[in-house]
Amino acid sequence: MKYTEKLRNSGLRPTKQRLQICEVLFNTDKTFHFTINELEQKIKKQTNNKISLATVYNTVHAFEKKGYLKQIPINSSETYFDTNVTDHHHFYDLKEEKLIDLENSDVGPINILKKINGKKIKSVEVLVKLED
Amino acid sequence: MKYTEKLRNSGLRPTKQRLQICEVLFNTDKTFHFTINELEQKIKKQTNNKISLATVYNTVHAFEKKGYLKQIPINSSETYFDTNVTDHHHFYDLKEEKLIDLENSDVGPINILKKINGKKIKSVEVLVKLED
DNA sequence: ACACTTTTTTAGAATCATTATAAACTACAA
DNA sequence: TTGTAGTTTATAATGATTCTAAAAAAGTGT
Repeated sequence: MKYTEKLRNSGLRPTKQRLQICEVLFNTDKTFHFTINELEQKIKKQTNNKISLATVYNTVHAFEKKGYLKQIPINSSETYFDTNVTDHHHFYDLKEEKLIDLENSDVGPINILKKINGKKIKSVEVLVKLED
Repeated sequence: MKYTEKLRNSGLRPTKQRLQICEVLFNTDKTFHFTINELEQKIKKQTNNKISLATVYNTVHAFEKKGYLKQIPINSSETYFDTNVTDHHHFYDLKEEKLIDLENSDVGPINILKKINGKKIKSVEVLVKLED
């Protein structure tokens, strides 16, 4: 099965529900941003099948831990995830509360000069807030 | 009074509680990060006076809106604020769940090349996640 | 100082995203 | 198969934040 490996890598068995979540998340050329609730709605529409919120939370978190999804650091009541796990950044339109991708080439290289003893950099994320 | 102007600018009258919040937030050379709950505890310790959570939320939000405090975009169950409102960035130590300031000079200049029609950049924030 | 209006504070209730629970269900290996 | 360990689900619990309404304080005019 197409997504079995991704699931196994994340420590999850390939169940019907999880494969459906994979279809919605990964069976597309375009990457996208989502909240858990948006994802649940999308699944319901695309598969005519309701998957319980708990399952969606569990699966998304397992993928996030493994690096198949990224959390987008932003102050919002809901947590935003991104299926684009390459190194890239975001605009956040404050008025419309919408995220827009910033390609890596749209932001000059970022050089972190400070070092912290015994720690290594896991990620560098830039959030550019937009107003009118 | 020392903080009256700051409060008036934020659309708030200088009451006893708000002045106490100001003391804790601004009467120090060092800037610091805090959550609402941490701030409430700090107030109780420093002033021997309990201020209700609702008042702390209101005041902090008014200051944030006016730019006397900054929200730090980070995925955490609690919202983090910063009394350092200058343009600067953060390390986030994932294991210890601790924020560390990154001086602006520790990060090379950041050049946002993409433009969005009719929108202007309000802020550019870099979050560097650290792991062991 | 007093009466009167407006703003503020407060404790507790309401809300909402997320996490935990426990019973029914399913995958998978022996 | 059959057993067991993992999974799904609805629902309850949790916890941060926001709302509410009544009491307290501040501001205003006399």
